[in-house]
Amino acid sequence: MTETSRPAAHPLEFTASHRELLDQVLDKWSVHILDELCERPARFNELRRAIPAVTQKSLTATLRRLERNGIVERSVVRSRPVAVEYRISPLGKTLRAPIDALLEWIATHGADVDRARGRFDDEAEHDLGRLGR
Amino acid sequence: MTETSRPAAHPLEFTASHRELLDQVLDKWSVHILDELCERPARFNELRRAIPAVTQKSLTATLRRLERNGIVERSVVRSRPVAVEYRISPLGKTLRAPIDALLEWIATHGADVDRARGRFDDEAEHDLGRLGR
DNA sequence: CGGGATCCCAAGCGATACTG
DNA sequence: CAGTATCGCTTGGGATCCCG
Repeated sequence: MTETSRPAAHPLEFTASHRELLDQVLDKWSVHILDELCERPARFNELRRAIPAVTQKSLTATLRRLERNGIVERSVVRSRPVAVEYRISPLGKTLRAPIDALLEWIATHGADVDRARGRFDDEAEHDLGRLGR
Repeated sequence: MTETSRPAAHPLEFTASHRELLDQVLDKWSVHILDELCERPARFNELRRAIPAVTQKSLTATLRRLERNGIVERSVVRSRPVAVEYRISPLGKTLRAPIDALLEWIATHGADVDRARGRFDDEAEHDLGRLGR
């Protein structure tokens, strides 16, 4: 009677708010930014240079989102001209481990995925041929 | 001289193909599907019932994508009517650990994120008030 | 049962121009 | 330097109808 209907499923359920959080934290640029900020704090244009592909709009949006979620901290130094520094928060640091786990999975299994894709696409093309081109 | 320009960055670089793979494996429905298939193989309409929010189109698309990437395997039992079974592949099983790491991060730190959002939104509203409504 | 084919919309993002 | 504002495209995904 330690478990009810589910066969000891797995520990966690995956709800809509989980998905939302994942989307915000693993979106197109978050990982890049976290990469940079984990090594050192950086200013806005430093990040732009470090991640050349990001547009300023997306960089702003992603930083705001990460700041809102408590993952990065923004501090304004009122000098001339203004200096704004972004750094990773304590909460943000706890995100490294799970993200790195993901990246390591890609590093070790990415080649397997590539091979699987090759097989899949070959078979698809082959099946297409069988059906008269 | 054990390190060059980068300050021993971190082990992995995050390229476009990494991003693509992440998108395919962590997309809106993949996690749900993997959750289900990790516990037991399932048929198409079983998955639909297990994940009521998914549309048939998205379920088909996601399963195809996961199959192409070698994460799930599809087998057709030619009976009357046809029976199609999806199950997780060995490669797919290796994905559990990193994904669970992510889900556990959410489980343990999700509340922190919520509080951070509350603070951020409050400050935003407050700052808005200071600027004349 | 297990899909395929269409239509459509909102969100994400890039490109570009402007600002305190 | 560190953004904001607009425009427009591309995509993911929902809704719906149809099929072997």
